[in-house]
Amino acid sequence: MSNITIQVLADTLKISKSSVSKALRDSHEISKATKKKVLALAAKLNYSPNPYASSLRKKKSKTIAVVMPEIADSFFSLVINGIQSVAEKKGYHVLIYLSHEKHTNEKNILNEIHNGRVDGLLISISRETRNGDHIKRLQAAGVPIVFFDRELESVHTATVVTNDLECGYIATKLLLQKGCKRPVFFSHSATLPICKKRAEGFKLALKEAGYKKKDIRIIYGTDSEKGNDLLIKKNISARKRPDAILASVEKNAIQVYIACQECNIKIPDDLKVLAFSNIETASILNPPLSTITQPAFEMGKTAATVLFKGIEKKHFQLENEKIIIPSVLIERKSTGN
Amino acid sequence: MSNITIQVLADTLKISKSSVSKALRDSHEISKATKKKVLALAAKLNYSPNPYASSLRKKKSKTIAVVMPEIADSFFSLVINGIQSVAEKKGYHVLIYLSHEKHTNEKNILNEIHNGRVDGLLISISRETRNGDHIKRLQAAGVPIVFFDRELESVHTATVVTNDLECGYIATKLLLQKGCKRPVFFSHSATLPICKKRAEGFKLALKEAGYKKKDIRIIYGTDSEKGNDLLIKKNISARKRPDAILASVEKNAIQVYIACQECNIKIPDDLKVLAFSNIETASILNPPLSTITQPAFEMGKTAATVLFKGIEKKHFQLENEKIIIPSVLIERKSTGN
DNA sequence: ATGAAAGCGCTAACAC
DNA sequence: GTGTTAGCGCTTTCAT
Repeated sequence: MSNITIQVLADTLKISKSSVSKALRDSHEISKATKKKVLALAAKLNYSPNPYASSLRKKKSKTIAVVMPEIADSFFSLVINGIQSVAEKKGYHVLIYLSHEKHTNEKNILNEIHNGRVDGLLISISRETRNGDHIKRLQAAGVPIVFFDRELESVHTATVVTNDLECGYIATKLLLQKGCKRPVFFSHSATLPICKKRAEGFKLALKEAGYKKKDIRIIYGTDSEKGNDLLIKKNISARKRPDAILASVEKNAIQVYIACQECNIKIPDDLKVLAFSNIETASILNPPLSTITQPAFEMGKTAATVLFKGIEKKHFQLENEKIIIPSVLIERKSTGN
Repeated sequence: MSNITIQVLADTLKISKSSVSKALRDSHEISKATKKKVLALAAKLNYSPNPYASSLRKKKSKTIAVVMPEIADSFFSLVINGIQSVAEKKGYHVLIYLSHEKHTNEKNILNEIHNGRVDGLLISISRETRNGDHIKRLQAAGVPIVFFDRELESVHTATVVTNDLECGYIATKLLLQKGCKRPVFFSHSATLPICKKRAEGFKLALKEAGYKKKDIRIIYGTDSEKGNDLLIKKNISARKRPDAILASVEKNAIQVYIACQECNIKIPDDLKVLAFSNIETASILNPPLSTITQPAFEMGKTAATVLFKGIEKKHFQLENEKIIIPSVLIERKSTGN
């Protein structure tokens, strides 16, 4: 750590600390000459202000936190790109935390940042999270919060999501139109709003098509990969097996493909597959995967932009910001011709 | 931000600030009774110490920075998982910065963190970076640094890499063994050590097989996606087109697949493809992609572990740590049967 | 076992 | 236009 401080600059220039401080921030109450001297010396000595001293004094950290379930996932890594693109412009630093889909992890993380460490929080909740007390506590401490993708409806603040219900609906319509009779929805979680909404769209389309409640099938994924693999295999090779799967998250789609490969089930002939996914390789999979592609980068960018409004403008009402950015359905071979 | 401080605790308990501070850190010079009182009140008021006040005083930020070229890439996102897994255990926070493969970005980022913001740095350099002055400056300021994957040989510090040369060699041997006559190496960069080493392995295998220098072909990728696509298409459809491509990074492999699809070139019959990649969908691509899979998670974990040794032990010699974790070649259909 | 006091590096209010 | 001073919240001697 550089040990050259404002005091050092002041001493060598034989002026006061505060003049140096003001000069560095280009205050209008400092003469051109002094500013020049100060800036020159600062550059020469490679001076850089101690951010924590400044944070302590100004009660501003110039840092935001991003809390998400995981990072090895196209959607989330693209979101980070979006977030970084605006944080960088604002001169903010980005702390990243992963909940690994665990509610307790998420709680512990939030407990670590409600003490001034960050000026704001972007969060996509874990699949387990149903209770929002940990988030409300942070909010009560005055930290602006924006949900992206996975919100918690009981916490009133800004959200940036996509049109999940509608996409569940049009996705299912596509499957029906392709001649599927027994589609299932593979849900990542029974409680996550995104999954519930996608499921609602799924149900709606089937109801409209005359399906009875008992014939509308939803499978809920487990939290172990192994468990999921087994669950999928069991389902796709059952006697009354589905002829289409709508996967609620990217990872599930990959699992389905692998399971089909192992069980020797042909996509799309035996099983049509459609997935909510941002996976880069969708078009070169075997067969190319039809996807509902979320505007991941855009969502990250928008969420960050809204957050900064909340950070900068004291009386900006975050809870009124409910932004929906639509996804797009891209038809490829996995849903047939 | 919570406005309850040590002073508040002290006042309500009618004891001194310093006793509270000591009690909170379980100092042996505080009585059991006092500790209990303090802890109870702290819990009740949901007290959490201001990290920046503490950082300022202790000159320790409990934060590390990770600087990498990009994040929407399986390798890098898995590395982050590895890093986070150890940072979390150590109670450290992780700031993430992306250079987007630009040397100037990287320089600007490092300039932002040489002032005590972080206790250590994990970095994988941008494809453009050749000069390490920005890194040396940080090092001179006393910040422990560990390179992962992409090192800069002119900077003497710990590195965690994989066996790139060897992998380039065995990858090429495989292609030759599969009957390829005109393999090319598609390099992400002419200067990155990882690419240079992979290229060396490639050259070595070809030399051993009797190839003359002029018949050893290496293509250097451009920094625009469009440019790369064009370059690939031009190459794979040229008159003297290659019969195998060894792609130096994941992104290039995907580009090759897409180009082949568009140019109607059949993998592996017309062109065999082998890639340095951690892509999750390798086995379900069309055709399944043979890969040299890097130990990404392990590399992140190891790099972080080494970094913490450097942070914790004052006289730990980082520059002596040169760790090589081997990759594995996984043969799939893209290299033939 | 507890407390008083100094100070980490910076900013901001208030002199001059 | 420049300087003095207090203090952000915490830790750490050093007294008591």
